[in-house]
Amino acid sequence: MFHPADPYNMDCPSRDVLDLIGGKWAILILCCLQQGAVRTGVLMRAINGISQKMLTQTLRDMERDGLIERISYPEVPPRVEYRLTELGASLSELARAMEQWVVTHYPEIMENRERSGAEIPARLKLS
Amino acid sequence: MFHPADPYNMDCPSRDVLDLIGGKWAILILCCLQQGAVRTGVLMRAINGISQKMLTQTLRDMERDGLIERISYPEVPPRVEYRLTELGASLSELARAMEQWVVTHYPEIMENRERSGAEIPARLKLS
DNA sequence: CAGTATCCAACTGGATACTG
DNA sequence: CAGTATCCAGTTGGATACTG
Repeated sequence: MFHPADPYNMDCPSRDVLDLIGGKWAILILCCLQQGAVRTGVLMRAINGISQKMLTQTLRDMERDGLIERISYPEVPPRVEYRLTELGASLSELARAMEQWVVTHYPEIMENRERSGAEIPARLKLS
Repeated sequence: MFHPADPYNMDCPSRDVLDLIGGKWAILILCCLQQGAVRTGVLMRAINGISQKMLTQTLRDMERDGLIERISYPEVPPRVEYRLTELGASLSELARAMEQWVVTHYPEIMENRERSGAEIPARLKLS
């Protein structure tokens, strides 16, 4: 094991944690859940462009790491909600800050991109 | 265009920005550059597991977005340094906070993972 | 040393169909 | 409605070889 955690070392599991946070969806999900417990379908619709597969997968990953809690109501049709754990809530603060940073600085970044004249690779697909 | 930026909308370019930040390497690079201007080779060695291809690619992306500056000295052999711009420096604060969060909470997450008994998918490869 | 180009195996993630 | 399983096209990213 690594004491302390060393994200710069590829063999330290903390690198995985950074990867999860760095995933395409985790930050958005964390921000959504700041409102309280949210149903699967609501998340689906809130996060434009996420597929059911990726939503479920990311939720599973986050649940496994203890960032969120899955609450299943024994009803028909099924109703499932997700809620931040205390751990997830603390991370969601940073997620919100990230999101906020992007919203604030995005015009400046768009300007820089245009000035640079560089094509935006599909990897960072533009609209 | 989108006013204000809306990362929840897949067609808003701010989503791309989130993707860059969310990439596997940007956060680590931002943290490294907090020390000041750093040479390519130093970054290579500091960030264990990154390939030259990914390092260059990520640096280009960040340069294009105006997060870092490339400084090339007309010497032989070539010497190149990268330095945070003001914009990048502001983001690096959040990057450092993220990294710090991971370092702090990683034991708890590892515990959660074991308790869950779930296999860690290769996608979040475990050592 | 820094960077580019090419190749290609491995993985990602969307679409679809299906279950309880 | 929530979730799983399967398929597979497109992308990713490491390895290698090469240039200035």
